[in-house]
Amino acid sequence: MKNTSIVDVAKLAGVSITTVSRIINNVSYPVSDEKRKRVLKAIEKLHYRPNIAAQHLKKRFSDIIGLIVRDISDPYFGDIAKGVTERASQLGYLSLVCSTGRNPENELRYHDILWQHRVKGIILAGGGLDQLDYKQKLSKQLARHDKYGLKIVALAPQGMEIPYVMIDNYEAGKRITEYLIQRGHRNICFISGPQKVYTSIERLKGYKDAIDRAGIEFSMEYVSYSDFTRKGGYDACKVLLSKVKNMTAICGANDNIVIGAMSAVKEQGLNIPEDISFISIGDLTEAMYADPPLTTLSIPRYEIGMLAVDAIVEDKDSIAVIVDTKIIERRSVKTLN
Amino acid sequence: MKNTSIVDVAKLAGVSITTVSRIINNVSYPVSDEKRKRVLKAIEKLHYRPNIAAQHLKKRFSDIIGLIVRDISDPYFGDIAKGVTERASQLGYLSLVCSTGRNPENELRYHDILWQHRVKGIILAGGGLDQLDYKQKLSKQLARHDKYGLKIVALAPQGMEIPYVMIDNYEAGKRITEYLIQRGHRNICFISGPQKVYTSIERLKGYKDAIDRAGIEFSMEYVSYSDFTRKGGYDACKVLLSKVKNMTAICGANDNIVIGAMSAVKEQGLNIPEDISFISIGDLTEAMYADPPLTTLSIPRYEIGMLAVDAIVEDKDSIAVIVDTKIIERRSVKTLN
DNA sequence: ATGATAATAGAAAACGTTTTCTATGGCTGT
DNA sequence: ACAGCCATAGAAAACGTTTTCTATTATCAT
Repeated sequence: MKNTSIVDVAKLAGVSITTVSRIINNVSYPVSDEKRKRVLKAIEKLHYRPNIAAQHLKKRFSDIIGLIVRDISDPYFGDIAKGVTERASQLGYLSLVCSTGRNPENELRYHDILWQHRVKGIILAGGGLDQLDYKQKLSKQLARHDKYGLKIVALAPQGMEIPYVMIDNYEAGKRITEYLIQRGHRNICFISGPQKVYTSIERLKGYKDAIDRAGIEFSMEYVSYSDFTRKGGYDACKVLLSKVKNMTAICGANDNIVIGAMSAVKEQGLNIPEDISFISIGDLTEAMYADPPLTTLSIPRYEIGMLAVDAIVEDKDSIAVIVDTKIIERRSVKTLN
Repeated sequence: MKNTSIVDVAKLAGVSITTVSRIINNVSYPVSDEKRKRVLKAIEKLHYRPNIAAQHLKKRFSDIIGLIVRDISDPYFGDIAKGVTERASQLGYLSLVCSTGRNPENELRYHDILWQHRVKGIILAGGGLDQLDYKQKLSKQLARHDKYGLKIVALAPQGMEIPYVMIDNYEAGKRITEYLIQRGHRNICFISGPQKVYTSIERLKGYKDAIDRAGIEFSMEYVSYSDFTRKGGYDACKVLLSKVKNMTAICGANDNIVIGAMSAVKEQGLNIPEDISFISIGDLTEAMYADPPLTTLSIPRYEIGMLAVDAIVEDKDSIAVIVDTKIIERRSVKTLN
């Protein structure tokens, strides 16, 4: 069955489509009360709703904001997506969520598709930005679309010169380390994310500086790399456990790492936090239900999602938003003497 | 800057826009190799991508599938969303995710907006279907849009006569109860969801039938209602604990209920599963990390998402898909003697 | 009265595609 | 040599809107 269009409404109300259009867009143009009433009644009766494709075509922009994430089933991105969809909705936008499944090619592809949809803007959290060849391709695509007014906001810009909304990763690494130092720890290890990923690098740098400032001797022996997963954390912790004898605490670059690392520690019959304290960055729901519940630096994901939308909708030319974090104290850190 | 359109391509290649259109849609229409090559080169050079709004307008349908969920940050829906977006993508569709924030009015609103976008279909998991007045309104909207070919698939149809993809809730309730019975339990309590919600009712019915069949006397004393949340499970369990003295196991209608209930039990100094066994329905990630890890009937959420997309894309007139579940054995159930 | 302005309304062009319809030249079979 | 067909191509209409431009009254100040 054919959809009802503005023509049907105009016919039923006995006016021109121009008048109908003016009424539904309630543009500042005088329309007699009588016609307005007739049109409104006709719309009601026909259950007319404007065809958005046609509106977009004419208006030259769409009310959609694209969000590209690594994995929408990951609660980390779920929270971000929630912030994005809710804020978008508040501002009269809709969000198109794309999940790359951790394949950067997909991020490129989705970016292209969203561009075809002429979306208002794209929020990038596909995590492909740390793949070098991909980064180049994306840069090109970005530059090209920029000319046509496509807005981009990255949630982990990996050092690229694009608008972003994120936490200060350096500060994050520094703060969790300082937290431990303040509680009497001196032999503090750090399990990082991948070596070449910007986020990891910054967090590790923060750790190192905190150690240095406290007058503790820094050693690469105390650092182990992982891939931000539980398994990675587990393995990295094993390495640490075998190399470092006197450690009293471990910083993990994210919650997953620490959850994995804790199971490695427990396997050895050690107690947390009595024998080894843990702190991480992220504050996923899992952190709360871990055993013991994790003390962690919370990243306001919901807020980041909202701010990213704001960044896209507001018409500023350059955006760099750093959001605040705070340490959530639970039971994985022991205060020494 | 103005977007490059099919006209620019046609001009550069020195052909008509008709020819360009035929090539990009590679429709079965003979085009000389030479022109095809020229056009392809022009497209490449201009980085031309068709304007999808225009395509939709002309083709009368969009390549978007709408998904309305209660809360996208809830991992339960995150998994569904993942299935939806990935399957949609495989089939050349894009998914528009809307999160109602548990407000049924929003479901109605999103439904309307998606309709305005003339999406291919809508997957309903907004959870508003159990609100009576809302259900009526939605029915009307559904009936209206149905005439225009909008496909709907519900993930919890609440007894409505619409296409659906879901588990057999009755069987689910029955199976978890039988699991307990097989392991020697006789005094089994059940913490249900809300009284008037279809899903709850079915699961409870399954429990009752399993009890009856085993020749165990059924009593409403053994049943307590909650609202599917942790807090609800906690409260309901308190009630049970005070009323029922000899219970050895509790079935929960979902994971959250059981996680809440377990904390109530632990508070009384009882051990799980030594003193009381627990089983639930859902198998969220949290179930795995609960203390102890939960034995639970897993709902294949990812698969449900995929099947829902299939249901929308395939052109059947009536759809009723029941997906399989299986019990994931962990450590919350004790086998008696 | 008269020209100017304001209020109201519709016709028509435009947005960027797809598709139907028409046109042309060459080939085929008789 | 001619009707019919095939391969190739473009013109133009259509999709459902918004917006610009033009037209008609009514009102107002002079």
